Amino acid sequence: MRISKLFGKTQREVPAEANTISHQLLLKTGMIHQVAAGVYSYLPLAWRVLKKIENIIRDEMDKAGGQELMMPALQPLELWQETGRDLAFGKSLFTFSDRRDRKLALGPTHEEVIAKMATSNVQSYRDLPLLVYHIQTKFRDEPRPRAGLLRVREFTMKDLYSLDADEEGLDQSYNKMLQAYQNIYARCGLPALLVEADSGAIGGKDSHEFMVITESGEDEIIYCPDCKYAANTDKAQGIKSKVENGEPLPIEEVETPGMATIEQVANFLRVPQSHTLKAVFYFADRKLVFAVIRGDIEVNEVKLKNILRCIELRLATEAEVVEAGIIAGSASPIGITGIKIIADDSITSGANFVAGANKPDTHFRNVNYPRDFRVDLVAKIARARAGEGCPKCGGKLSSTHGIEVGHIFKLGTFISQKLGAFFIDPNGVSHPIVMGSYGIGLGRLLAAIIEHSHDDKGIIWPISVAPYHIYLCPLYLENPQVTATAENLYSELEAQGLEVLFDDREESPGVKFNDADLLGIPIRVIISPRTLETNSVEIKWRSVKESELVPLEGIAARLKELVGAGLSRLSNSV
RNA sequence: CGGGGCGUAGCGCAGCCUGGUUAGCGCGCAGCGUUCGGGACGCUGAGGUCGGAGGUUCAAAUCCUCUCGCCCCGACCA
Repeated sequence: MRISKLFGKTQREVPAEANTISHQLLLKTGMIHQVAAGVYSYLPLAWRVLKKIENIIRDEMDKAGGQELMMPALQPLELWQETGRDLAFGKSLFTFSDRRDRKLALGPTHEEVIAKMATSNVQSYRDLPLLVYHIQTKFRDEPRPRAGLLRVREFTMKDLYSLDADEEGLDQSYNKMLQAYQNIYARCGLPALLVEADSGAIGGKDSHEFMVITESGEDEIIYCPDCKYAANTDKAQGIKSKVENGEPLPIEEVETPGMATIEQVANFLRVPQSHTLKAVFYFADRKLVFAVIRGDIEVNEVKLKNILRCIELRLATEAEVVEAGIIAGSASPIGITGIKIIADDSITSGANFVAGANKPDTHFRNVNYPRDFRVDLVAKIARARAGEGCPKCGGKLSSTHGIEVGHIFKLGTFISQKLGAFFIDPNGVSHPIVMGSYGIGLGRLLAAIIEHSHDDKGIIWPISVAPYHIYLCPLYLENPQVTATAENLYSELEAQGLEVLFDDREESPGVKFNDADLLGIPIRVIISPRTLETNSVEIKWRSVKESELVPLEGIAARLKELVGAGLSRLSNSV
């Protein structure tokens, strides 16, 4: 490809509001163009990268025994109502009506469609197991799209569904996919960390995410440096320290004028926040719920939502709390009735806590569970934090941020039961198909590669996904020998099947070097009067500082060798 | 949904508070010339419904109302 003809120009400046690296570089290279909030066009360079990622994914899916098919983006809303997931997705589901006033949805995922299809294509245990997948556009009306391609409303996703007869089969399918995913990231030159994840209210026993560790990641990961434990903070279970506060003492009322927050109360009474209990009020599917947790720990709403098995969970407003007859600032479970009370197990981690007295400006000292109050349920609803104990080895947990580049779920039979996807076992007994679901967002993967592989000059593409292998860069095109050599080499390389981006522009060396670095093509080949003096060209890898002069004689074969070696290095790393 | 901000040439921005010639600047773009191994320079030139609608005024990019879009933080997000 000649740069002079390439659709998509590099920019010198990018909008100030683009503040993640991948977003900036994608704009600066001219690879993407925003059409609406969270909706982008991919220009030719980006599209080539996306296609390469797609082919790597397809290859690994096929190797794992996957069958590719294609399901529509357009789906009847009815299908979603049958599983009830229209409510679970809520406003993230794009819906509209057709000319006959039938409700339609743009598919955010395809479990329903595949399960429905299974009803007519899977009837016997002999039909199982199955791994079927497609690479299709997904639509999700995200509350807040952001960071370029990292969170968008329309994106391409590879989603594979496993259909099995039983849990053992599901485990096998899951492990196959887990391995295939690791191969994909390795081939994309991306170190992806496997972390335990929350599978949501829909259930299923296991779920893992693949995370690329980077500052700009939206997800917080809790991990143990001593063992392999790593989990999304929505899932992570840290072991909380015990609070040493003596033997239970008699409960005692104290005045705490004007003290409403935990911080204020703790300071006023001169106790650490870990010696207090706090009350947090939520609305779970329009019902008030009272959460109790140790004062120094936060409630994790995902965990609470899962415990409550509710669809919508939000903090109650102060007005709603007051209206329910609760004394905000001095609320506690002591003596409260008529409200569902969920407690974090941290309330059992010590003794003699300070808690609200349900009386204005008053708290209790020496509150002890279960002596002084009852709750409906004690559960683990705390947000895990760095510094807590590792649940696997007891070591000290750390935290970091990451980009979710893949998510795999053991779904179980929830969807197949709702949609009537059953099969007959060898004994003639009917069972719901056991499902798993495995997704990778291609655009996000592309952005994650940039987040992980760049420097202050631009992108550094791993050769397996680079839009082109070679940046052919002649300097001083007005020199006929340079032009002739470059044109000949360009034809020869293309004839060899190498992917060449030919910088045929009459620009100064500085401009060309900067664009070459910005675009991040793995191998840069310079032809100039200087190199031609010794009948050679200069070869430089984007990822290394030094360049070398290589004789012009046999250069095409030499480059082909280099590209081949680079490619096989990545594919052998799986 | 709450908070903050922005919309002026292909891109990045100034002008707005305090209304007043022909709406500026840089980059990019076109032509000519001189340069050029890490984003050169000179000259000439093209390019604008100032997001949209309504209003105030002799006069609106500028003030007012409404509206649309976009960004950032948070909430939220299988």
